[in-house]
Amino acid sequence: MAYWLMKSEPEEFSIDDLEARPEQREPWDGVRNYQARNFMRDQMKLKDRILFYHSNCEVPGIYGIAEVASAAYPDFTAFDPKDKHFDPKSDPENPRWFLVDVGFVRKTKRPITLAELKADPKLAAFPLVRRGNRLSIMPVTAEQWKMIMAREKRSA
DNA sequence: GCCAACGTTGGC
DNA sequence: GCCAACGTTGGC
Repeated sequence: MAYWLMKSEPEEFSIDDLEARPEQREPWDGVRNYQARNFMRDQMKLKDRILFYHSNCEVPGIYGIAEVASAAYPDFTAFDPKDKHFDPKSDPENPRWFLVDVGFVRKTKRPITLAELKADPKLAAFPLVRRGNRLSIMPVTAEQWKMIMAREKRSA
């Protein structure tokens, strides 16, 4: 099983929104970055674990755990001219963008903030804390996952 | 194929 | 709201 981190702006879609979905799952649509697409299309497997990260908000950090809930399939929002993520260069015959469904697992007991992740020297190699990082989906090593989960149990 | 201009991300 | 960092676009 592999581990990932996926960013979302909570104003757009938060871990609470995911929990509130009738089937507690949601297509991760709107990704328009090739590297992030490739992770979803080529590498993600059912049941892979996901750190659900809130970006562009008051306290950026990890707020929940999710899992990969489907195989990759074309991002249908790219085909809809009325959609915010419409891309005329993608069509059903030859889709450019792909996504997976993401399923709710649980909320973390507390937010594991970007600030504390940055302050942990053991996580210096974690792409999230590296300067200028803008990837919205990134791989997490088993070791990093363990360290982050251990952090959750401590007090902030 | 280079690279300047432009748009977006996302922390602060 | 600012702005640094970075990906993408398009002219040449």
